[in-house]
Amino acid sequence: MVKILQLHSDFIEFRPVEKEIPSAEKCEKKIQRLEDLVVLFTCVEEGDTLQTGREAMDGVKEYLEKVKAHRILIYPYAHLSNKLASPSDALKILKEMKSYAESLGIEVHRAPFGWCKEFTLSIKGHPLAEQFRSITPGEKDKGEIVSEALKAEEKVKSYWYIMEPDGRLISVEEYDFSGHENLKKFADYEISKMRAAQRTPPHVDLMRRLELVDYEPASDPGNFRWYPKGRLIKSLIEQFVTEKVIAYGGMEVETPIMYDFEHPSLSNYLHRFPARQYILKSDDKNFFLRFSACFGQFLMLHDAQISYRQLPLRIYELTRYSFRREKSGELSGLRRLRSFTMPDVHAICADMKQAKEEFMKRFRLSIETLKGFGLDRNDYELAIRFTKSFYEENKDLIISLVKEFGKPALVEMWDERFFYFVLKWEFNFVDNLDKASALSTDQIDIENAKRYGIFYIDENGEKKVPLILHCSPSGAIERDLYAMLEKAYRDQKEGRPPMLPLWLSPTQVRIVPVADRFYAEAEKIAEEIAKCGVRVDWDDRPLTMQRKIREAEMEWIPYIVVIGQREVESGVLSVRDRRISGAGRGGEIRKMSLEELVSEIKDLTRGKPFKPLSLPMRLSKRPRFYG
RNA sequence: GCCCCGGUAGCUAAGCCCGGUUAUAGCAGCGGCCUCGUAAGCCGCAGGUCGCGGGUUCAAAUCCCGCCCGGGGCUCCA
Repeated sequence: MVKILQLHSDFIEFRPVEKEIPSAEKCEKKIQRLEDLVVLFTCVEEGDTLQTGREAMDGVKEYLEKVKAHRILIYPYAHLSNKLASPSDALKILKEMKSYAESLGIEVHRAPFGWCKEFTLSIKGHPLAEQFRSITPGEKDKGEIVSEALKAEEKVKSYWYIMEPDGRLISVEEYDFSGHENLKKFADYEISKMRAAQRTPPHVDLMRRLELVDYEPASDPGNFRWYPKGRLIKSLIEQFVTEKVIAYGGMEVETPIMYDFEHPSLSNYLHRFPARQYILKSDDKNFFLRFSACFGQFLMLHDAQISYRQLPLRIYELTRYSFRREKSGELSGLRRLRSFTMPDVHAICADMKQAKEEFMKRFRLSIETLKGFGLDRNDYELAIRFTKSFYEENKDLIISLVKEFGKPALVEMWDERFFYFVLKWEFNFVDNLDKASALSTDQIDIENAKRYGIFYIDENGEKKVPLILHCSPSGAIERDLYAMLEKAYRDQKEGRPPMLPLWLSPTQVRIVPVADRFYAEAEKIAEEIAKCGVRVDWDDRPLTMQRKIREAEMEWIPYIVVIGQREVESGVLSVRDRRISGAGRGGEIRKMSLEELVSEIKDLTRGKPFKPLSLPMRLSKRPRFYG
C-alpha cells in the first residue's frame, strides 16, 4: 500500500546530500525551499500500482480543500515501510502521482528520488495538520486518520490509577474519590479533558488590578510586563527558591539563552520538535531560544571532569527566561506563557540507588519550597508517571513518594518507554476553572547523559554514564504567583480575606493619618518602621481616612495603622490586621507598640528574603500603572 | 493553527442587531471645597486614531473583508 505522512507546513527546506542507490535521479545539491504547502512523505510498497498512486492523490485533493492549501511536495520517504517496492516501480508511481495531481489542478513539487536528503520543516499547529494515510491497491482511501503518526511510532498506551499512601494501586474507574474532590478534578482534567465555562481566569483580573503583571501587546503573546510591585514579588520568589536550592547543594551557574540550531548535540533532538521554539536569525545562522536550562548545563557538564567522589553532583540555574512557543490558543494569563522564569536543578547520579535517595531529597525540597508560598499539601495533587518495567523493579521508591506525600496520587503507567525518562512526578495545582497545571516536578533521565557525552570516572578509573535527575522545585515562578492568586481568589469566595504571604506583600504596613495635621507624625513612624526592614508606606493623599482604608484593603495590605490624636498622645498604635478585621470583616482593632508590630512581622517572615519596595513611600508620589 | 466570544477615554462598560446632530456613564486624573477615627465626602474641569487597514454608502463605532490583541474551546505540552 502507498503510505503517506501528510503535514500541513509553513515551509520546508531540503537539500540532497548524496546518492543512496545507483538509480537515483539526477539533481543539483542545492537547498530548496517551499512555503505554505502540504508535505507528503511518501512511501511506495510492493504490490502498489499506478492506480494506487492516483487514488492516493484523490485523497490528498480532498484534504487540500479542507485545509485550503493548493501546493504539495511529494517527498520520497522510505522509512515508513519495511517492504518497499523496487526503486524503478516506486519512481514510476511517484511520477504518476505528480502528473495526476497536476491534472487535478494542484501545484506539485517533487523531491529527488534515491537521495539521502536533509530537511527542515515547520508544521502548522491545527488538529488536521499532521495525518497519516495508507492506500491499499484496489481500495479507495477510506480517509483513515492515524494522527500522531508523525513520530512514526505507535502512541504509547497509558494506564491510569490512583495510588494510596500505603501503596495500593486502584484503577481510576474503580476509585472512590469521596473526600478527594480536588484529586478527582485533577484526574478528570488529565484523562478526559473537561470543558470549563467561558470566562477570564480570576488570577488575570487580580494580577492587573493589584498592579503586579500585565500583558504587553507590543511583544509576542505570552510575554509579560512586570510593574514595580509584581517585579518585587517575582524577585523575592526567585531569591527564595535560589536560596533553597543552594542550601540543598545546587551549584548556581548561568548559561546562554540561545543556541546554534545546528550544534551536533542539539540538532537531532531539536529537529523532532521544529514548531515549538522561537527561532532567531543572525547572519546566516539559526539560533533557538532555550526552553529549559538543560542545554547550557549539559554542555557545561560535558566539558567537566567528574569523579564518582563528587556524586551526586547538583547544578542549578534560574532561567530568566525560558521560552516555549506554545500555540496561541493555549496561552492563558500567568498559567501558560511563552517566556517564563524557571528554576532548573539537575543532579548527576552514579546509579539508580543513588538516584533514588536523591529523588526523595528533592521531593522534600519541593514540598518545602511550595510551603514558602503558603501552598501546602491540600493545595495541590501529586501525579506520578512511569514505565511498567520501572515500576516492577522500583516499587519501593514510588510507594515511598506517595507515603511521604500522605495523600492518594494519580498514577500514569506506560507500557513502554517513549520519553527520555523512566519516572516523573509533578505537583499539580487545580484552579478556580478546574484546570490543572504542574508546579514542582522531577524526573529520572536515562538517555541524555549519553546523548550529551556526560561521564564520570568510577573507583576503578573507568568512564561511566550517569543518570540525570531534572527537577524544578517550584515550577515556573510566574505559575507560582498564578497559584497564589487563584488560591487567594478561592479564599475570598469562601469568605476568608484574600492575601499574599506576608513576606511577599509589596506593602506590609500602611500608615493612614486621620487628617493632614498628622502627616509629620505618620511620616516619622513610617520611617522608623522602614529602618527595621519592613516594607511600609504612608498615605499622604487628600482623601478621607475611610477612603484610604478602603484602598489599602483593596491592595491586600496585611497591616493598616491609623494615626490620629489618640495615637500621638498615647504612643500606642491602632493596627487593623487583615486576618481578623480586614476584607470587610470589621473586627477588632489591635492596640500594639511599634516594637510589637515590627517583631510580629519579623517573626512571621523569618527565613524568607527581604527586599525594599522600589516605589516612593508617599502614595501621592506613585503613578498608577493600571486602572 | 482552527472554531466561538470580545476590543468604544488610563480602567470598567452603554451605544452596534435596525448607519444619520456635538459618542454616553462610573471609576481613575487635574482644580477647588472638606480636615475627617477604621471599606467609596462634595463640586467643577479635562480626557476619544470607537483595536488597525481596506471596502460599501451622500453618510460607518454601527454593514462587509483582511489583520492585530485578549478570553474560551479543539489540539498539543520534550
